[in-house]
Amino acid sequence: MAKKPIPDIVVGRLPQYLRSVQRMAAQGRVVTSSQELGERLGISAAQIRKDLSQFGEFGKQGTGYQITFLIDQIRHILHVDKEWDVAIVGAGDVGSALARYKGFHNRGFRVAAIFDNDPEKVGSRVDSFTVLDTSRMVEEIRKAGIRIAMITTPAPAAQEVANMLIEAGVRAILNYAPISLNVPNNVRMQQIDPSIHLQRMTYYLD
Amino acid sequence: MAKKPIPDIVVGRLPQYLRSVQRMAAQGRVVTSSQELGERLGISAAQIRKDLSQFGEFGKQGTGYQITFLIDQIRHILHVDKEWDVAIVGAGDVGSALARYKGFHNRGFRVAAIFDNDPEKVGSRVDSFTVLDTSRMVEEIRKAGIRIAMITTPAPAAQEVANMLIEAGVRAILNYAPISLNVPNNVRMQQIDPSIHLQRMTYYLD
DNA sequence: TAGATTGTTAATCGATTAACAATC
DNA sequence: TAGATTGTTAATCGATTAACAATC
Repeated sequence: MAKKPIPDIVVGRLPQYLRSVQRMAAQGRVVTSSQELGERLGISAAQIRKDLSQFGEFGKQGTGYQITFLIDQIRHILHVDKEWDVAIVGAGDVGSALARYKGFHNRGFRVAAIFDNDPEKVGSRVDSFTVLDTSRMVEEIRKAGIRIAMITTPAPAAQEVANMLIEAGVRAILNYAPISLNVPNNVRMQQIDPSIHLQRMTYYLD
Repeated sequence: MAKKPIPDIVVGRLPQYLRSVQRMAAQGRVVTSSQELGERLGISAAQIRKDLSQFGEFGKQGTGYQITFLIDQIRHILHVDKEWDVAIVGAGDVGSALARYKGFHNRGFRVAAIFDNDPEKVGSRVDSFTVLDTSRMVEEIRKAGIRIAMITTPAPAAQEVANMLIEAGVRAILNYAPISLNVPNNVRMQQIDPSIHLQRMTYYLD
């Protein structure tokens, strides 16, 4: 009898919980409660308790949750108690900004390589990285054992890039190209398209 | 008797539908079906029909949906049948990449101004924009009637910036700072944090 | 007409909330 | 002990899917 899988919507909230308690820790806080976390995140306290209880008993009645302990537990659950190498494909403005981004530090990720197919860009420097040619991408990613990639190419190239990445062994793709990618079931994909996020909000504006 | 409001989760799918049919239109396609759209987006055909039918009868039995007509309808529903001015706060790598981003074109948005509080950056150029001082932000945004902003400041500054934006009349915020913002009910907020998106996927990686 | 596909209803499935005993 | 807060159950709420009459 297999254990019931955790709903993806619950998995999706864990990174928010983690970010919030890490922020509390940075401010020297020691314990928190489902109520406090809920207020910070706009989520009900009951939901937070239920989500966390799917993975274990992390709190104490009457007291709440020990922040450092909760951080360790969530990092472990999300597999970010290690640093993952991440490849960036596309050395334009967005790819370069991601290569320089300081926000991956302590969150479980490290940019490992950046690729582009433009001969003008290949060999140039972005932050501490030398831009590599996309023609070598499958080989390099496979050799380095990279499992995570971010696509920042123009939309028309994105699907082919995704196919190459998957062939190379990548199993999680964060797609900044404004196009819906098709990936097999054993590959995770998330999309970031600022226009889509904005359009979701303009519905509510007059 | 008030009409039932559209669930936000339905609103959230409309921009995806729009992007997909706009892509089809760019390829010269004339009609599509809920089935085809569903396959492209990984959403069931029944769901797409149900979502669209909340707003009107946009299709024809036996035929499907006229692409140009569907585009017009969704653009109208989402209020992107006009161009919204958008302010950017934070002229770092991410803010600059957004200022230069070509992907807002034809999606309903136009960057109108970029602000920073760093004297080194104020007055400098980013794309065709001159970076303005944050101290003038409330005044400038109010004067220009800007209703939408993107925050790309460091996390510690983001909440205060959000408060200022709201005071200035902004009602939709796309937040790139890695911190959970609290905004009143009459303000929409969306968060983009690449680490959070990545962490949501590493759960599934070994 | 025959085939295809919509819009919609009812059934199913899943997620959220309320409530409270347990217990720190 | 008294007060606070968890973990969990049952109830509620909401979203998705299946199915099909309507109709192009």
